[in-house]
Parts: sequence; C-alpha cells; structure tokens
Amino acid sequence: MGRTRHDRFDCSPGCAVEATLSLIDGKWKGVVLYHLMSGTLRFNEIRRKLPNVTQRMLTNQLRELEADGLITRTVFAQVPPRVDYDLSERGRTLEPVILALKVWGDANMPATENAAA
Amino acid sequence: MGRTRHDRFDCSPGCAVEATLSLIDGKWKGVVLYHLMSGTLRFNEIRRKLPNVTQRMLTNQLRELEADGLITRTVFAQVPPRVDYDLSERGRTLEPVILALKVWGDANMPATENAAA
DNA sequence: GCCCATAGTGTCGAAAAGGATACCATTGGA
DNA sequence: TCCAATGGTATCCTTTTCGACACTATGGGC
Repeated sequence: MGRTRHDRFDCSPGCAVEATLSLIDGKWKGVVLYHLMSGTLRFNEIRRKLPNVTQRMLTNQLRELEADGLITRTVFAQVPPRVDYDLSERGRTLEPVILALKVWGDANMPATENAAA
Repeated sequence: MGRTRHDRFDCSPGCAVEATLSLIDGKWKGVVLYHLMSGTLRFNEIRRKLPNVTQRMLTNQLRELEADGLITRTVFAQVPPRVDYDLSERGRTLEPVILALKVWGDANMPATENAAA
C-alpha cells in the first residue's frame, strides 16, 4: 500500500516538480530523510525522533523510500534484531532539496511558533 | 476543506522540512506554483496547463495557496469574469525550492519516461 | 516461566484528499 | 431566444492515507 501516488504522471512541463514531490511527500518521509542526512540510524532511533509516528507508518515510509531507491536497509542477523538505515547514493543527491525545504521553513514559518533558537 | 494538513506540527528538528512540504503538497500546488513562476495567469490559463485537474480541485488548491500567502488573487469586475493569479512576495521566496525540486526531478527521473526535450 | 527489547506485520476503521458532475450569474453575439 | 465564455459552487462518491491496536519471533535477564 501507499506508493500509488506516483504510478503515473500526466507529464506537462512542471511534471518534474510533482515527480520529486511525490517521492518525499507522505507525512514522514521528509523528516526521515532529513534525519538520515546526519548519518546512519536504526529503526527505533528514527522512531524516537518522531514521537508521533506509529510502527506501521514508519515501516511503511521506510519501505517506500527504499523502493524509490532513496535509502538503504541493512539487516544484521542478530538476536535482538538490528536494522540500519542510510541514505543511498541517490538519496544523497536529494540533500540540497531537503536543505532548501528546511531553510525556507526556518526562514518563513514564524507563524509556526517554533523555537528554532 | 483541505488545509487540515498543516494545522499543527509536532515540532521536532526537521519540522521545518514538513512545514514547507505541507504548503506545496497537494497534488497540484507544486505545478501551479511552478507555472506561476513564469508570470501572471488567469484561472482558465492554469486549467489548460493542467489537463487533468477539475475546476473544484483547482479552485481548492488556489484558495489554499492564497490562504498560505503564496499567491495573490486579483478579481476584475468585468462581465466575463476575470481573475489573475500571481506569486506573492512570499511565494517568490519559494522559487529556489520549486526550482530545486524541478532540477532534481529532471536529473533523476529517467524512469518517468517523459519527453523534456 | 515470565518479561523485556528489537523490528516488524496484519487488520480494522476513520478521516482526508481527490474526482465527477451538475449548477449559477452575466452579457455579448448569432 | 439561445448559446458561449469566465470563474466559480454544491453535492456526492471513491480512493488514499493515517492511526490504534494487537500479534509475532528470538534470546537474555531475573
């Protein structure tokens, strides 16, 4: 499930915008990608960074990101299971985009009453 | 309707990413913004650029963009009604972001079989 | 034997987003 | 008189998304 969003595009010019958007859209993907920019994270590490995400959702988003080739998933056959998530090569090329999003948000969302300080 | 997406954020770091995303998310907003970057457009001009959008949807997206202060809406009291849409000041600051999205899409979506040529 | 942790999966249901279609007002032209 | 164009609204329905919650496997600690 999920992943139905970008099955096809009616490609007018500007399509590329939608196409990119469709990859990072989905409530948690942007943040996940953002956190992954700082380095490898395990499943529960990500979960702890996103207080309101459920396991099902997080799993889902991670699977979609993986399917889109933006992140890599490494499973260690250990007894308490361990799975590492990293940005892939392709995922790294998204960094400037994520950063642009972050910068704009920081600069233009004073109404969001956040404390970036 | 609509506009429920970004009523609140559970602001962890990375929140800014989601915040920005929430403004340009919504199936047509990205493209609309993109087209508006080239200059003023009337309602039906936008509609013609997006072959698969319905009036309801387009109206909706435009209203949300307006509510978020990204575009301006100018109504001319003419007999065949005329409404101009433009990027607002704030909207213009989003240009680099939209562009980043477009550039990445053009560079990284060969699978989308489009003909940018 | 029981509970904990990890990293999930499955099912259910509500809500939101999106789409189809029909309708409105005005007025100039045929 | 009737049609066309503009920029919408209103209503209804389907699809997609999101969230709650329960359940699984394995092995260590108590």
